[in-house]
Amino acid sequence: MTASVPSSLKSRKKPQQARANATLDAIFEATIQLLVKDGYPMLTTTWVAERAGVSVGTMYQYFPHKQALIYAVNERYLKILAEKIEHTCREAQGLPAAAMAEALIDTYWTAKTERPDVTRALYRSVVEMDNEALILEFAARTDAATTAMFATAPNKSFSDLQSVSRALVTVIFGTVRNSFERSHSEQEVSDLRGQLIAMCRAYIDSCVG
Amino acid sequence: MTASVPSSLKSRKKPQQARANATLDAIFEATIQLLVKDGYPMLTTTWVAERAGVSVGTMYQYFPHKQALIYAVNERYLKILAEKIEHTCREAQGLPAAAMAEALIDTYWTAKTERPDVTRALYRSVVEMDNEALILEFAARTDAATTAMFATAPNKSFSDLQSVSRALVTVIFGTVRNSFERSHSEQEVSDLRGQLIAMCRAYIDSCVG
DNA sequence: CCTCAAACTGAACAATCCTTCATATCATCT
DNA sequence: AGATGATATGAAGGATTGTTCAGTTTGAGG
Repeated sequence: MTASVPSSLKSRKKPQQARANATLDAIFEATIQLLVKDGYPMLTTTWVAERAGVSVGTMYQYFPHKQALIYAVNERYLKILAEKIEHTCREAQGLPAAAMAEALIDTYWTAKTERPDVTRALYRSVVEMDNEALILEFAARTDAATTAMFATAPNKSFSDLQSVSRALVTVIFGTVRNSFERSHSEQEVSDLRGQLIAMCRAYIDSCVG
Repeated sequence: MTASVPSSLKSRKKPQQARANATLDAIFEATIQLLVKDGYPMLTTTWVAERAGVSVGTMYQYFPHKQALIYAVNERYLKILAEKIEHTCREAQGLPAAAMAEALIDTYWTAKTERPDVTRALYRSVVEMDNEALILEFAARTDAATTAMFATAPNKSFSDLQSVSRALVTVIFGTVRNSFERSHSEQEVSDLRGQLIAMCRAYIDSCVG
C-alpha cells in the first residue's frame, strides 16, 4: 500500500533527555533557515551544525547522513500539514459540498503561503532523497480525510465519491504548487484562488447524484 | 517583464562546424539519459562526457559549468513543449470553449506522459539552477497562446478573459504535475484526466457572459 | 597542398565537504 | 559521591568531482 520508509533514512537514535530534544529542534530550525537562505546545494553539514549551535558530531548522532536530515525536516512539515487538513475536514463535515471544497482550498493555500520562502525551499529540497514514501503517506492521509468529509455532504450523493474526492484534492494541491512556481503577484494569486473556488463549485454542482 | 537569462548560465560558444552540432546533441542526449538513470545528484561531468563519447574538456567549451548544462537541457525541453501548446492553441481556435480546454489538457498530458521518466527527471533537475527566467518565459508564452485561443470561442464572452485563461492553464498544468508526484496508477490517471476535463467544462459553462 | 582556426583530448589540479572517532562533559540513579 | 550511560566535541581523514590548460587532431578555405 504505502511505500515503507527507506531504512537508510531513518534517524539514528531517539533523544532521551531534555537537552537532546532541544538540540534536535535547533538542528531542524537551522536546517530550514539555511535551506531558505541558500538552498539545498549550499547546505553543508558544518554550517547546519554551526548555526544550530552544536558540533557536526552531534548531528551525526541523530542522522546517519545529510539526506536523512532533509528527510526528517520534510517529514515533520508534511505531518503538520496533514494534521491541519484532517482538522479542516473534520470541521467541515455536514456542510454543503462547495463549502467543503472552499475550506480545503483555504486551509491548503494558507498553509503554503504563510511562509512562502519555507514552502519554496522545501519543495526544492526533495531532490536528493527518496521522498516517495513521504508523498504517498501524505496523499493517503489527505485522501482519506477528504473522502470522509465529502461523504457527509447533504444534497449530494456522488456517483463515484473516491474519484471526485481525489480529483478535487489533486487539482487543488496542484494548482497551488503551480501558482508558486510561476511567481504570481499577490493580485494574481488572490484572483486565481477565487477562480479555483468557482471551478470547484461548478464541478461539484455538475456532479448531481 | 520576463526575467532575463542569468548571464552565468549562457552557453560558452556557438558551434560553427557540423561535428560540433553533433557533439552538442550527443551531450544533451547523454545528460538526459543519465538524469533519468541516476538522477541529478549522481550526475558527474565526467560521466556525461564519457557517455556522449567526448572528453570533459569538450563539454567545457560549450558550457561554462555543470549548471549551464542542466539549464540548457531544460531550456530545450520547455521550448519544444511551448511550441506544442502554441500549435494546439492555434488549431483549436473557433472551437467551443470546452473543446479548447480539452485539447489543452490532451496536449499537455500527452507531452508529459509520453516519457514519464524524462519528465520526472527534468522536474527534479531544476534544483541547482536559477530557473525562474525559464519558467516565466514558458508561462508568458502559454498564457499568450491560450488567451488568444479562448478569445475566439463562440457563444462565450468571458467577463475577464485573462483571468479565466490563466486559471485554466494553472489548474491544468498543476494537476498534471501533482498527479505525477503522487505516482497514480494508469487507471487513476485516466480517471483523473476525465474528471479534470469535466471540471473545466463545468467551470467554463458557469462563466456565462 | 598548406594554413589556421575550430574542435577535441584527458591527466592533473584544487577545492569542497561528508563522515568518523577518540575524547570530554553532562545528567541521572543508587 | 560515585558510577554509568547519554550527549557533545571538532580536528582529521578520505573520497569525490568540477574545472583547467597545454597540447593534439580535424576540417574548411585559399
